[in-house]
Amino acid sequence: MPELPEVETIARGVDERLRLDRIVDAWFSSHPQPFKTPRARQAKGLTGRVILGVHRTGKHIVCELGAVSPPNVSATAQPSAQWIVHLGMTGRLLVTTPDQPVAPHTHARLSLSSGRELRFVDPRRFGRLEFRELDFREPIKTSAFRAPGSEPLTITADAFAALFRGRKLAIKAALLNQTLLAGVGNIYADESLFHSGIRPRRAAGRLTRAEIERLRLALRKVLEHAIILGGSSVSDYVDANGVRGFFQLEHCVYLRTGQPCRSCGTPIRRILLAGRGTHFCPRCQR
DNA sequence: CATTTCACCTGGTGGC
DNA sequence: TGCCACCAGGTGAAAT
Repeated sequence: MPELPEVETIARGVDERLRLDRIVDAWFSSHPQPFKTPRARQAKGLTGRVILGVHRTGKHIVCELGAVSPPNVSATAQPSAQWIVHLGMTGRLLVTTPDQPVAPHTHARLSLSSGRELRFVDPRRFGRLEFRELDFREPIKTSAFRAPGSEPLTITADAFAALFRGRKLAIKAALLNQTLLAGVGNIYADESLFHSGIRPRRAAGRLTRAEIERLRLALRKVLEHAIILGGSSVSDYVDANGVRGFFQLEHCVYLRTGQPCRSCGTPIRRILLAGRGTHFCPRCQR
C-alpha cells in the first residue's frame, strides 16, 4: 500500500492526534511475522511510555518515545526509545476509539491514556514492527533510526546523479532500490519516469545529466503533490483517520494499461520489470 | 560486488 | 455458484 506520500500522510496524522499521549497497555496478535522485535519485548518496552512525536524516514514510521518515569510530558524531551512501523504492502496504522470493531488481521493495539487506541492492521503480514531502546549517552542525531537511502524530497542534483553513475540496471529498478533512494515504490517510480519522459528499461548509468535532473525534479514534484492529496488509494489505503487519498485520480500510467496516454493518446503499455508491473507510454517515454 | 529472482501472505477480480 | 489464474502499494534472502 504505502510509499513515501502515504507513509508521510499517516505519520503526520498519528503525530497530530497522539503527540504527548501515553501508552498504558499493549496487545499483539499471535502471528510471528510482523514482529521484528519479539512481542514480549515490545509490550514491555512500550507500556508506560509517552509518545513525544511521530515522523517518517523512507517508508518507515518512527514513534519517538519518552521514558516511563519521571513522566516527562514535553515534546522537546529527549526520546529514550523508538517504535518503528513498516507497513509492507497492506499495512494500516489507525487511531481509533476502543469501541470501534477490531478489523480482521489486526496485529497490534496500543491503549492510550486519552482513551483512544493505536491499531496496526495488515492482512498480508509483510509489515514489520520494531522496538528500539536508545543509548542516552549518544546524541539523538546519531542514535535515531534512519532509513538507509537518500530522501528524494531533499537530495541535491549532484548526489542524485551520483546514485546512478556506472550502474547497468534499469532506471526503474534503481528507483525502487531503498538503499539508494528511500521511499520510492512502484507507483511513484512509474509516474516520475512518465513525467520525465524516460523509459523504465533504460540503463541507469546511461541516462544523460539532463535526463537525470528531469527525473529528480519530476519525482520531487509528484511526491509533493501526492502528499498534498493525502496519497494514492488504489484499493484500500487509508490514513490514520481512515480517510482515503486522492492522488490515484492523477495517475498517468500506473494501472492504466491499455488506456490512452493523458498527453498523446497512445495506449499505455505494461511490462514486467524487476518482478513488478511497470507502466509507461511508448510514445512519450524514450 | 552488482543484479536478478523468488518466497513470503491474503484478497480481489475476471474468465470459463 | 465454483474454481482457477493472475494481480496487487515491499523487501530480504538466495541464486546468478
